[in-house]
This record gives sequence, C-alpha cells and structure tokens, in this order.
Amino acid sequence: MSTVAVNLVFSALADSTRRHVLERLAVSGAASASTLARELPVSRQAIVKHMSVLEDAGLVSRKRNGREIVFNAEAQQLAATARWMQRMAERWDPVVTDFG
Amino acid sequence: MSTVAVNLVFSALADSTRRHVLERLAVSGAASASTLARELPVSRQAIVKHMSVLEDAGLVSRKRNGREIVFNAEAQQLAATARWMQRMAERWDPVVTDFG
DNA sequence: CTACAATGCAACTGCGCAGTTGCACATCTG
DNA sequence: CAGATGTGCAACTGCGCAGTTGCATTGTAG
Repeated sequence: MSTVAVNLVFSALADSTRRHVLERLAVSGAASASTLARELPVSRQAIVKHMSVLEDAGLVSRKRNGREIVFNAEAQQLAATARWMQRMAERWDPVVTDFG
Repeated sequence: MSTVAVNLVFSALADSTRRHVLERLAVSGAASASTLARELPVSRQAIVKHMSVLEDAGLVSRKRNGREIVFNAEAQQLAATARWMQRMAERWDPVVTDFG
C-alpha cells in the first residue's frame, strides 16, 4: 500500500458517519445515496460526498443501474488495510504477533 | 474497542506527520518533543500537539525524566486496532479471512 | 547565581472537511 | 406528456485541525 492510499483509507475510516454507511452497506447490502439518506440523519448530498471519499479509498464500489447508482462495500480493502497495519505493528515490535 | 477509541486511533493515523513521528519512535526509540522537532521539518509546538493526539489514541506513552518528557511508541495499540479491523472485515465478508 | 535548554501557555492564520440548501438535469412510470 | 424520483452541480456556513510565533516558566549544569 502506498502512503497516499494509507492516507485515503485512514481518513475515510476516521469519520463515524462514513463508518456507519459502510456498516449499513456491509450488513444490509447495496443501496443508493437516496436510500442511505432516508435511513440516516444526513442529507443526500452529504452521503454523496462521503461515498466519493469511500470510493477513493477503495472501500466502496459504485454500479449504475438505470437512473440509480448502487453502492457496495468492499470488505477486501478493509482486510488489506488491517493486514498492512498488522505487518507494521510486527515490524515495530515482533512480540505483538504472539497474541493475534 | 469503543466507537470513541476507534475515532481517536483512525484520526490519529490519518495524518502523515503523525505516522512519521510514530515510525521514528518505533524504529529509533523514545525521544522528546524537542528532539523530534529537530529531526522533522515541523516546529516543537506542532510535535507537542501531535503527541497529545497520539497519546489520547493510546499509540504513544509519555514518561517524565527530570526536565525532559520522553515519548514512546505503543505497538500493542496498533496491533489491537489491526485485529479489530480484521474482525470487522471478517464479519462483513467471511471470505476475506482466507488470504490473511 | 547564571546561562542554557526544555516544557507550557496562548493567540493567530490558513485551510479543508462535514453538512446544508437550492436548483438544474435525467430517467422511470402511469 | 406529466409527475415523481434520482442524480449532478454549485455556493455557502460552521468548525476543527495543522502549523506557526512569541513569551513565560521550570529544571539542569557550570
């Protein structure tokens, strides 16, 4: 993972609204920005901006379906970042691996 | 990990200067704010603020030694967050565990 | 005691992000 | 076609963060 990618993923995950959206997509499946805005206490435009951030971080993918745009959570990217962090922690202190 | 803790860790790691400081502490050992400010292209006050953020996130510990305050990287917290992310990724999609 | 080196406090600037609102454009449905 | 629903674009506000500078305070060494 490049430094830029790390920046994107971490700053994307640093916002609790974005984590809520991700959780929602991962648990209840794909959804459009309008649908998410109806379910969460934020405007559609706020959702749209969040989705761009999440997409840039590779944590979400979009798929056009007629007039709708459906977003999907990308669990692989989350897992990849977790592994990246784990390797970094090991490099800093090999002992931390023992209780993984 | 609580939601607040997650917020703290992720937003702490989202800043590249803080990641540089952490890297520096983990690789070359403990150091004071003044020392870090001499090594990095930022002022001492900026370092001090960063250290507070990192400390609140549990990624760094401070230890007073006479007139100096020495900071140390806490690799366990990084590893703990990595495991937290891994579990979250597994919950979202059990398949991602396969290539860990 | 004195000079030096470290931390502590405070004010200030610049900038980017989260969120909103309003309106235009596109697309599906009856 | 007409209405409803969904996306796209743009301007605006509020707020917090990164970073700086200046000065005060405290601890260390000679």
